[in-house]
Amino acid sequence: MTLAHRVPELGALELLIAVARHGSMGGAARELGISQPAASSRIRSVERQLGVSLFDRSPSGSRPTEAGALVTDWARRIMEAAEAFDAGAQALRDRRDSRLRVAASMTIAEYLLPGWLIALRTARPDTAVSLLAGNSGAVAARLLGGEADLGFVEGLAVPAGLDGTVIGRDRLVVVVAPAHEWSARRTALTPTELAASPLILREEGSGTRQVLGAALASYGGLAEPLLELSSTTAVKAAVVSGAGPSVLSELAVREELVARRLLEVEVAGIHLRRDLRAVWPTGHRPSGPARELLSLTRAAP
Amino acid sequence: MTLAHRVPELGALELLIAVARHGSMGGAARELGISQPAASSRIRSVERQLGVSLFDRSPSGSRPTEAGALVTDWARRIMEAAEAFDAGAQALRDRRDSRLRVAASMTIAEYLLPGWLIALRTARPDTAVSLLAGNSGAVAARLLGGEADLGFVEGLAVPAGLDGTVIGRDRLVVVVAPAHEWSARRTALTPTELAASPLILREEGSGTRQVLGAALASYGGLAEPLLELSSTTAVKAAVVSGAGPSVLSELAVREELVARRLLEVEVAGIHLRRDLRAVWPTGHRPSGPARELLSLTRAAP
DNA sequence: TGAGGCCATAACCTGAATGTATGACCGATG
DNA sequence: CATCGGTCATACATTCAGGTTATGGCCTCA
Repeated sequence: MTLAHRVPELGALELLIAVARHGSMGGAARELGISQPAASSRIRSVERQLGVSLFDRSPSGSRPTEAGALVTDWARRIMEAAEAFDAGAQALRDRRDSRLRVAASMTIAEYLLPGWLIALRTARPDTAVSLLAGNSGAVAARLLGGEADLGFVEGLAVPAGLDGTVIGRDRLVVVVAPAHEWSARRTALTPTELAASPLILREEGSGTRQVLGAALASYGGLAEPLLELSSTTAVKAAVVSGAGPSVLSELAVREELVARRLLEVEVAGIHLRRDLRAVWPTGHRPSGPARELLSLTRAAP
Repeated sequence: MTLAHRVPELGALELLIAVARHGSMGGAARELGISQPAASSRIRSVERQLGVSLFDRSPSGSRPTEAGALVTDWARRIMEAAEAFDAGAQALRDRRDSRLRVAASMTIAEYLLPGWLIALRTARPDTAVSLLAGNSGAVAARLLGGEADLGFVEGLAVPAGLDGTVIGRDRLVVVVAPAHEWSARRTALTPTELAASPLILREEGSGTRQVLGAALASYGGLAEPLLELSSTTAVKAAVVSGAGPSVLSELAVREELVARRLLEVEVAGIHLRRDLRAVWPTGHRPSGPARELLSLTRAAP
């Protein structure tokens, strides 16, 4: 039985949340534009599926049970991810007729941009954003070719012909599964040890890999990878399953570190930071929606 | 049109990810136990829905387009949340016939436990876990009554009759929407200012609210709340929409802070930390699965 | 040149989700 | 005390997305 069969559909989760917020099934049904019996039946089917009763029904409304409150909170997390998906997808869809065209490197497009787009949507609901993802070179090319209004890159320097501003920092962290021997170390890893260790990495050309290679260049350079995988999440999955250590963006492993599914291993005497920058063609200071988006990405005071 | 209509169903996302991982639709179909045409048609319908083509088909397989790679990464985030949902739901379902019974406070049950359960499931796939959520008092009662084997509480002290160990720390942070005046402050907030400001909070009795009240007791105590909402996510939504400031667990707002949908406001001279503890009845040191789960929650070296 | 991958199309089937219609319950209100 | 307005549950017909099997075209590789 696959995961999708054990978790209710997104529509059901949305309904669940609406019922919890509304305190009534009929109210939630009206909000979502479906009939009351449809809502009632769908909630019931969720309860059947989960084997837990989620709401105490009464003629005066429906209140979440203890389990129901918990389940709706977990459901909200799924819907938040869905919201990010939607924001990103909408930007991809609007490739043609858009007013704000953003070009971003993969890590930023993957982990940060969807959140910014959600924020932008609440601030400027009518701004259509389009998104192009690629490496730093591609971002620069899009900007210089007039195909994008604002770019985001992670890297050591601003590409030629562009101006930019640092909007944040990304730290690369060495991560292992809890069962890995490194998790029991009481001393920090040395750069030499790290350089000599086969790692699970993304394919050649990924920004992470370049930064890592540069940082370890004077310690013997990067060892031959243990595994080369095509997406960050595939790398994470491999690490979690115990295949070996990896070095990944802190952005990418935040959740896993909190949940302790991955553990960070300290490295001594080496800087694995890189700046995240917003960039634009020299002279073309961002204005309008681009300026708005830029301001959303700035760090808090 | 609601969000659920713009985002593909979980089954479709799962398929999407499987195709990307497999490099072939037929292969993904076999993995998920459906027929190849079904997979093909479902992917096509996702592409129609999003208005973006996701895979380059060829007689030698299907490779993600640039947009496809991005979309599958976003999809993976949704599926991760779904996995956490599933882990939690399974624990709720197994209330009766379970071997490891966990009692946890709301914040931990909501934000941390699902991740631990995922990790536990990979380490001990056959351990059925049940979950009871409640406040610290309820957790203590369950443990002392023999209805739970291991507890997790956030709070200032270990409840009487229990032993425990600190497994982490939770910091309470003052958060506002980017448009809020506090986000432009160049100086830290004073505790007196914070105490005098009406906040958006969860209902009376929440652990967060107690800790906050205690920390501000000597500064005039907590002002009357601006809004009282029933779930952390409802509070977050209200803050994001600009209703006012709130004080929330760092765990709860991590994502929003990264995405800059919420901004943290520094507070001077006040400790808004609380320990997260695993607890058990005095004398009953955790053993077996409880010990395993406990070890998963311990901090990295 | 044949075998074995791959994907697409066609025709059909099933089941989940929805809508309409209806009834039972509770609480506030006159 | 009867009524009205809100709640949720049940019954039944309908629709449609997603599933199946069967088949064909295309490419690669031995």
